[in-house]
Amino acid sequence: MSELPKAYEPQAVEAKWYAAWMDGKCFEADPTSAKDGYSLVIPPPNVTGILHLGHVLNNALQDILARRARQLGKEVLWLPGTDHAGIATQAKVERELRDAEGKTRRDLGREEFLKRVWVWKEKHGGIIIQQLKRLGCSCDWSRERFTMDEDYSQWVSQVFVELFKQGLIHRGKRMVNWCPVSLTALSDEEVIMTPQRSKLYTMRYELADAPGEFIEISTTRPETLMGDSAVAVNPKDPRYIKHIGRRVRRPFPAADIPIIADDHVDLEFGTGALKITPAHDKADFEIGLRHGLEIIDVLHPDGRVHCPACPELDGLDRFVARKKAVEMLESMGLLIKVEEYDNNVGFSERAHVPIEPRISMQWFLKYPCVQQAAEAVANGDIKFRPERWAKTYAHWMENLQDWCISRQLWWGHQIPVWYRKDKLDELKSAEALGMADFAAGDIHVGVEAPAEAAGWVRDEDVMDTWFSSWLWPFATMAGVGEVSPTLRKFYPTADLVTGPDIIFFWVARMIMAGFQFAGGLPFKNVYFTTIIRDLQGRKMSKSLGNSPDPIDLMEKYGADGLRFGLMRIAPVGSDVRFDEASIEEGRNFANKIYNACRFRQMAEGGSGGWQVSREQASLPPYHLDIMAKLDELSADLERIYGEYRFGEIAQRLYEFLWSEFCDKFLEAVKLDLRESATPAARLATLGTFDAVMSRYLQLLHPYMPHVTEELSARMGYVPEGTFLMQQALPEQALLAGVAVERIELAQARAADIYEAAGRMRNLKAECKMGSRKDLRFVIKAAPAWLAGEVRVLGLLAGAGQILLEPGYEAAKGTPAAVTPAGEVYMPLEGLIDVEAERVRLTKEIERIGLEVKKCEGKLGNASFVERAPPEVVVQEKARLEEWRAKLLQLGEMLTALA
RNA sequence: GCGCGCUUAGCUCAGUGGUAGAGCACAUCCUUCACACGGAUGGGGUCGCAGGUUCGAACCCUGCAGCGCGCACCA
Repeated sequence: MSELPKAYEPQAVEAKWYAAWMDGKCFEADPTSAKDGYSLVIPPPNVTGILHLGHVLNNALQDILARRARQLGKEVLWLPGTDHAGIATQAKVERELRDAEGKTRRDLGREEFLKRVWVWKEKHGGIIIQQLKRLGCSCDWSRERFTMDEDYSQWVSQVFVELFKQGLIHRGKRMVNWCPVSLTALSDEEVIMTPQRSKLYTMRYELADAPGEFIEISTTRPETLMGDSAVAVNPKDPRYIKHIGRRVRRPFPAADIPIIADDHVDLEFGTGALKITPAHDKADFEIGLRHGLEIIDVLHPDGRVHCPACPELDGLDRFVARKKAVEMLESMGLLIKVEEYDNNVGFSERAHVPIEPRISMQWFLKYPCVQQAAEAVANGDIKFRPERWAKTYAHWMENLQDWCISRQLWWGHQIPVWYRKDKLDELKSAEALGMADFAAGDIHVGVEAPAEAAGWVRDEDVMDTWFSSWLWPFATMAGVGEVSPTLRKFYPTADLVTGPDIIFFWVARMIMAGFQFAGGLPFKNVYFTTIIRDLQGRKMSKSLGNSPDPIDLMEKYGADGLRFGLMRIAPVGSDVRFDEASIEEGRNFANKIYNACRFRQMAEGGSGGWQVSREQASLPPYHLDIMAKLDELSADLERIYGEYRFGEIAQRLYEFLWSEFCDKFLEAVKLDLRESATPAARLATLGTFDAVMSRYLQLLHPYMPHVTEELSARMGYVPEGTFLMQQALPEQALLAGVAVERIELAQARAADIYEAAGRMRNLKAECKMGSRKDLRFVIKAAPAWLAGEVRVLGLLAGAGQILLEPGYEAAKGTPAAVTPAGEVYMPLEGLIDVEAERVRLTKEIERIGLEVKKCEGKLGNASFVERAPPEVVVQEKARLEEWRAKLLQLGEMLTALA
């Protein structure tokens, strides 16, 4: 048996065991297994992604569930993979292309650019997978999927075609959220409303039929006024009733536009008159439709102004144009005022710039199976944890808008629609066309291209990434139309662990897709993780630089330390404030367990082989006590796992090992492990240690897989060639069959001893002799059973000697405590020179300008007379208090010794 | 505006009706043969505020305040 280092070194151990598990194919799921299936699918991280703490929390939780399920005898499939992340990945490769070669994707062309993305994906796409492995994730890597795998892509096309045939997908020109940087439409969910400090401009338009008379209008977007096709007022607004139906003069390009009445207009806001720009505002677009207004598009897709009739602005960026437009208004005398104004502006989730509402031709999906999906959560078939998210979900489901699924990108699943080329040429461009413009023979919607490929042109757009992600739970398990053994065994999945931020993006849509395409719900439980913030409460983000790299943390504290530390601070409901100190605690905890085992091995004296069987009837109370506590822990964990309270489980595991096993049990049995102990006592102690530790390591394993596997192997708790991770949890309690009364009696006595020892240490510390091991204690009125445990009590209390004297008469002032093990006294005769101590203290007090009065006789009544300035007294308050306490103690002793 | 959540020790958080808890930090002591990534002891909280229910409230109810989040937005 090799000498163990004093501190646990996780790095090599973790790598070793992960490799061993992989070699042993421990993570691979067997669909033909006779065991019950348990499955999870990973929320596929972006293929471009690198691991952040959110991933760590999320995947550690899944790993815990997977490992626990294996211990419960389930056949486990944790299915991993990555997401192609259309916008993010394309943007990354485009940036690289621009930086390295100064080219755009259009310079390369679609085919060549996509080749580059694939090359990039092969090169960098595996990073996050490697990082998950470093964390210890027990995914079945042999089944790793990618949302652009051949068979997965089949699913995406198939689903599009099917929904199209059902009439749920259609193409049309509508107001969408347009990202001027990514140059694509976005779904409503991809727009982040962000509070902005803006300016509210009030300007005036001249009435066409009454020169010199004006109507005042407030706007935040003067740069779009070229696109105004009306001014709207509320029909109930007395100020403007007289204007309704008249016309006003739009300043540039000059034109007369109507004043219309619409209920949408808020009387309270601004001047009560609203400029209507149907091409660049969602609400204005609606109003435009209601009144048949002209739609005047004055912006290029990239956000530059498009208005040849207004050369001063044409071609300017929208924000530059805003300033310019204001200057123009001012020079025309039409600008009334400019106010600071706080409002919310929609930002592109990926590109972080304000989106532009824009009318364009896009593909839209009317969601399927909405009713079923809503009910599944409402009636508990799918359980959300914490439950309150169900309300958020329900609210969204009730207010569903059509999903804009087309993206003007190249990286992604291309829309499986082809148009007849001659028809397209005839109509100039597909961009201008809606479904209605194509006769049935001119359009082909299918998984495969038209048989006669020549003469057809495919729709250039790709689908929203989430249009592939929503199929993840089943499209990863079987091909289109296939009922694979995996699907049969593992679908629906049991648990989904994900963040509440993608409840609409992903969770809700998966539920709908599950009903529509896989015959039912995709999972039974959804556990929503918390958001990890920094200590100031800010979200972790790259730009803030407040997001610690989990790999660095693992280098420093080990994967187990990181996992455990995070688990312990992750509350069920609210956000986590991340503190590296927690991770340090995780590492310290691993070290503590390691050292407990190290102690066991050292105590064994290298003799090898130990006796696990034990005669329970003759065991000391500490043994039965710790075993009972372990049994209690096992039972509690089973219950708490059922409640998905992962932080509490970590806390319970921590407390058991540290406070119960190490601080109490191990200290109490130390005597029995010494050379001087009887072989029987040694064997019994080793036996209890092993019985408890081997089970404990198993209970801890889902949280700290590596160190538990390492110690189980090192201690011989699992047969060579097998793994702790594959070992089923024992069905029987450790103390099964032992009479309850015996256990209770043992536990009561152990508790009494532990408490008495604590009181005795407390006495020592109060007398400033906390570290002395030679003190003599006298116990009066001790219970009869104490005699047998005096040695242990002495060890725990750090006593030199304990005398049981039923008739003991303590001198007055002797420190004493009432304990469950009797009245304990700590006689101080001969321990300190009381008089010398009194003189020393008095001198110290006088040195800072105070006089000790009434020192004679009872020093305990000593009081200070201030001769020093008050600020000195305040400064020295702490020391004075300490000395006062000492004098009090000395006074008691003096009296006692007299 | 609607909805949800949070507010307990210096910090991060447990605590769903019965004597306020943990870890960290702090103070004092201890390198004694598992562990200083450790041990011992200690100081520190009118549980956001105000009412109510109750024999009894950190906990249940109502209102208020502060913070955060989601949805919807008034240009």
